[in-house]
Amino acid sequence: MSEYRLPTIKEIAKRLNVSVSTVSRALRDHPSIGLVTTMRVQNVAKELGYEVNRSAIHFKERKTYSIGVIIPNLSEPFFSSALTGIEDAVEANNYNVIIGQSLESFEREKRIVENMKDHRVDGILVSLTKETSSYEHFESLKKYNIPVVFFDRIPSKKDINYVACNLVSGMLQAITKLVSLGHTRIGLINGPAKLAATLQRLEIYYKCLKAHNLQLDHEIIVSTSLSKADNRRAMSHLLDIAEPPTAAIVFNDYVLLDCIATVKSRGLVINKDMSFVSFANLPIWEYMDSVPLASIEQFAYQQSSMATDFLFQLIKYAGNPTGAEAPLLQHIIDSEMIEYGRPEGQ
Amino acid sequence: MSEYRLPTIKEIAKRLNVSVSTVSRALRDHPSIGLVTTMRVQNVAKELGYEVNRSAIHFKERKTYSIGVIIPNLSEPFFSSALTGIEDAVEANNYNVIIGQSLESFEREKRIVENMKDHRVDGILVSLTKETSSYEHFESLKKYNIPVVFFDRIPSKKDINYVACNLVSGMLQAITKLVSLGHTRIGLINGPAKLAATLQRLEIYYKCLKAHNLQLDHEIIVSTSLSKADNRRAMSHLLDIAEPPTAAIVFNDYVLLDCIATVKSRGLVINKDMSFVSFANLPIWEYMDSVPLASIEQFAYQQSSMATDFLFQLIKYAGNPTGAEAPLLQHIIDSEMIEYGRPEGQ
DNA sequence: GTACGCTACGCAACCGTTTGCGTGCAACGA
DNA sequence: TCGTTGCACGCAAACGGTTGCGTAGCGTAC
Repeated sequence: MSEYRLPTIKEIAKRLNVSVSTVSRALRDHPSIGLVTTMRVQNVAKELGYEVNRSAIHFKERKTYSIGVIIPNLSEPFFSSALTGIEDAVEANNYNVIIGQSLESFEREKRIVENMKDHRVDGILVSLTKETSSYEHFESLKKYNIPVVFFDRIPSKKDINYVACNLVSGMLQAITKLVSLGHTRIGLINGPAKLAATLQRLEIYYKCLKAHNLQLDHEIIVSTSLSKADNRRAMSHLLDIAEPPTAAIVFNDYVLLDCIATVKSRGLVINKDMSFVSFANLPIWEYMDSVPLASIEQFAYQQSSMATDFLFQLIKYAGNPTGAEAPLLQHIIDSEMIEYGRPEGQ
Repeated sequence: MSEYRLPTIKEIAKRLNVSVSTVSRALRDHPSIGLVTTMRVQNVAKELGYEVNRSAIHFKERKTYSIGVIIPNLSEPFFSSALTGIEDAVEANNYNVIIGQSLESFEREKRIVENMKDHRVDGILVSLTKETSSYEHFESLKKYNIPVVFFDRIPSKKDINYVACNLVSGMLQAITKLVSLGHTRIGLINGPAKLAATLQRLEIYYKCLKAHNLQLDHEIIVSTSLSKADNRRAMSHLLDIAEPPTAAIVFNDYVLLDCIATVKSRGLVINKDMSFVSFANLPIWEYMDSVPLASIEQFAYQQSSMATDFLFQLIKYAGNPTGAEAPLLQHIIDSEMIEYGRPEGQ
């Protein structure tokens, strides 16, 4: 509680008997201020421990030098590593990161957007909740001139800025591997229809089967709401059909954890009776006894740091009041298969 | 890009031919403004889509209505759940959360503190890095009147605000359970000496052994730097001594994952040849084949939300320029043992 | 001697809101 | 009729810094 008020530009001015404008300019090495004056000002500033009051600048410049990040759930390694990507990319620009976890709740997502809008963040990065299917809350941000970049979980719209991950590349590698191991009946345990990722995975699945001339059988395509119970139900369903698949593509590693438990509870052996390929690349597999043959890495860090770069481009654009519309920034990163499995036991 | 400028209080005033002060008061239902005027102002405000410019208020009030959170690593469930606790507690106060991951780097921690100071956050919540053993960077915040509350990983100092977790309660439960299962030689795989938690665990270990009249044997106390290799080394060391322990307390679940792998690689059976008790309560255990007998829950959410409450108390205190020194806010939460294990196989 | 240009600095407005204090006006009591 | 009171509102300063423009003083060229 020692110093209640920080020194201001005014006090420096008073001390030196110059005007505040001179001090302001001297501190920023403005050429129209003489060298002697500049030095004297800077010395006194240092002596007093002067620091600019950013709030004043924010106020005047109508910027807060902070960006909002809306993410479903930081307890998922994918997102926490995405956040690290954002932090690293933001640091260079001297910005702050305001965080909001939507916790997969659409309502919460809306509230967070509202709050960030109130706080006048300079831009927002978003990965959507599983529930989100309308995007008005983001569109209203245009009025406030707050740019938005989506990453990974992006809206099914065209006129947006985004960075996403192309799963085809990784999936093709994975199916090629499965085929090379002799699998011909490869199932799909997909996510909820709401998610863009679900449709995407389905399309990719079709594409990859076709690429390998494998028979398409709708019986071995199931979907889950991603709840624990439903994951198990989906897996059980696959095992119960007359001619079960010998391998399955699974929506993500979390679903897979449940699938593995289900398979094992039936006394079946992972990677022998049933092989898996999953998405997400959880760091825990190296500790697990039962692992997928492979997981498809979606590069959270790279996605989010590129999205952050996009956002800063848009922020610069928004700053220039050239009437010109900002360009759409869109990019798709290739996924990659990461091998884990030890096929056929051991 | 449609509306470049948001409507201000001035425009409302102009529209109604009243002064800005009247508008300002009317918007906040000030009693000295007539009912009619108040209504007219509020109507026009709604019509224009007026919203207060918080930057102006922040500037005037010298507050940013945001708090900083410095956390080692959000990829640890403990910390991501702590962050959720903070978000929930903050929401009620209409504050924002500015996040900074120190990634266990002391230098990074200092940089983050510096940045948050520049941004004039109203307060800071911290959980220290493993490296942090000097605290000047936090003490300098006093000059700026920015209160700090530590949680979980707290400095070894007396004059600080903190919330921490008392491990004695949980540990006592765990050792009682081990003893009831017949264990008498219980080892300790501890963390690096730098961490306060390490010393704490050691003291608790002593205390609990004594409480059960167990013999203290320094040979079965080892420590690890928390690196994967060192975790395995530590575990191997325990197994290699003449009379190995039949159970061990392990610093945390991450270390335990490595210990389990080490034990199994020797063909030994978890919870039969070697039983474990650990800290942290990772959500993954339910998917694992080999689990500790019990894990000691440290209540990240509760710790962090209480720390947040503390912080808001201090912020209020800092706002009142009563010369009075703020009180020290300190609290310790009891840990609890969570049982997982199925002793003696299955 | 006048006109001009350059250097080095000051003046004042501005960003949007809050708030202490002042004041005109009407009602009221004496 | 005059003084008092209270209501409803306006004035202006303040928060800290930036910036367009104005200008004093000086040197220089004609």
